[in-house]
Amino acid sequence: MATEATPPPVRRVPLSRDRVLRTAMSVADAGGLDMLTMRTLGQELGVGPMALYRHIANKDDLVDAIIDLVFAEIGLPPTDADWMTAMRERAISVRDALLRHRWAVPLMESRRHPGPANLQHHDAVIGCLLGAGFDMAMAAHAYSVLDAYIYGFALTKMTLPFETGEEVAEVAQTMLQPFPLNAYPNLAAFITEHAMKPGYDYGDEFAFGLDLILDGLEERARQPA
Amino acid sequence: MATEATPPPVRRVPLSRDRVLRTAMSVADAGGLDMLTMRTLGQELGVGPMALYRHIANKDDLVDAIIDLVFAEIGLPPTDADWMTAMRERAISVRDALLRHRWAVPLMESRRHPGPANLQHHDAVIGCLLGAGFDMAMAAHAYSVLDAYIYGFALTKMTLPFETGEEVAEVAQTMLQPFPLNAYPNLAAFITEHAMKPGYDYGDEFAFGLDLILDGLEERARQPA
DNA sequence: ACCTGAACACCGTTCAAGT
DNA sequence: ACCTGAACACCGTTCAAGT
Repeated sequence: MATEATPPPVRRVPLSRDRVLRTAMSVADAGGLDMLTMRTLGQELGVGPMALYRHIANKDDLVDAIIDLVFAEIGLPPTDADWMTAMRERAISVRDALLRHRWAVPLMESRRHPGPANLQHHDAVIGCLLGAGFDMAMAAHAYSVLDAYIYGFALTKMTLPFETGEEVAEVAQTMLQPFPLNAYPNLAAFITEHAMKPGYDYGDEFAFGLDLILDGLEERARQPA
Repeated sequence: MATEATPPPVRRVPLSRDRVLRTAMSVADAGGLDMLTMRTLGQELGVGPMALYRHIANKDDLVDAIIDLVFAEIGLPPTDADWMTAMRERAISVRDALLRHRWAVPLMESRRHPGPANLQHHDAVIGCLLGAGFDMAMAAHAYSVLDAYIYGFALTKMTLPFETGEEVAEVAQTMLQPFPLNAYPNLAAFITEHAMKPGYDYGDEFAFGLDLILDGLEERARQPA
């Protein structure tokens, strides 16, 4: 074997907090939060699990940090549009980010140490509503109902054991098999007449609820308390 | 010491699936899902972790079963009321059950093997909407927006790192401390002028969004598609 | 029939050690 | 300065063994 002047620099890209965080995010995207362990993350980066502790304090700090990466992907509400357009665009941007990073849904509003992207996002949404003439109580109402709907929709979409009409047919079969035929007639009708239809996608329901809520907010914002 | 004719029957209440499930639920209620391990559950019941496998197939089967216990606590929509009253009462009953069993929120709609209480609940809700004259597509819209809102609200309430106005003050302090003063002016105003007020409780927001959604559904149900 | 003990392949994290 | 190996106190689950 020829003697090398320098050792092969194959894996010698040095670790950095940024590289740790981006790799952690992609591991969670691919396999869910359960797959994101210090051991698998180290493996993905070509180091032992303990090497990570030079760049993050502990796993909670890691989660704090990658949640802020998700917030950073969400577009702030545009300032050159009416509040309804701005809130609709923001809602769609949040939903899209949550569907790209499903593991993040239950964690987004849970942080005791929110990052700057998180805080800036909340600040911009409140600013948009106040700027449109909402008083503080009405802004709180609006933010609450919008985010509850967006997070709940993302949670349901992410946890439902089916997505398309074909998958519904498959899953419904095994779900109803242990029970007497027609024990749940309304549910059966819902499945066969609606959810099993070829074009069915639960995700399509998002727009209906979003517009309903935006319309309701406009009505209520026009009336004084 | 006196010799006993029979050994002390202190811990000899025999295990049963029902006792395992109810104890599992109370362990999760007290300490969250992370606290519910085969080892802690066994300890609570006075047996080793392996004794549980005689009554449940594995941990997923255990979770399936206790989720159905949560569904069993939810009142079905009353059949002697108009749909709006029935759906409002059902929504409040779901919310109450989820706040009693916070660990259950992300799991309610995730089961590949739903139990009878789960299926009966879905059947009754769809039946209520169809009975009120909703067509199938409109019933799907209504169910989607209502449950997304209820689950999202419960998720947010359960994960928010504060509840009362006093807790907000405490948490906001540590949240904003790392950042320049007044970096987030709208958020700061929201906190000081609204969330830190003595009577504040995020949970009070539930009714506003629920009524907004029910009103919007009534409007849309009256118009033909 | 019902429960146990030891074992296996995993966790997050600490601590002393290597280069 | 940066990374590692061994260890500790945990997981869910299997399997052979005890009564």
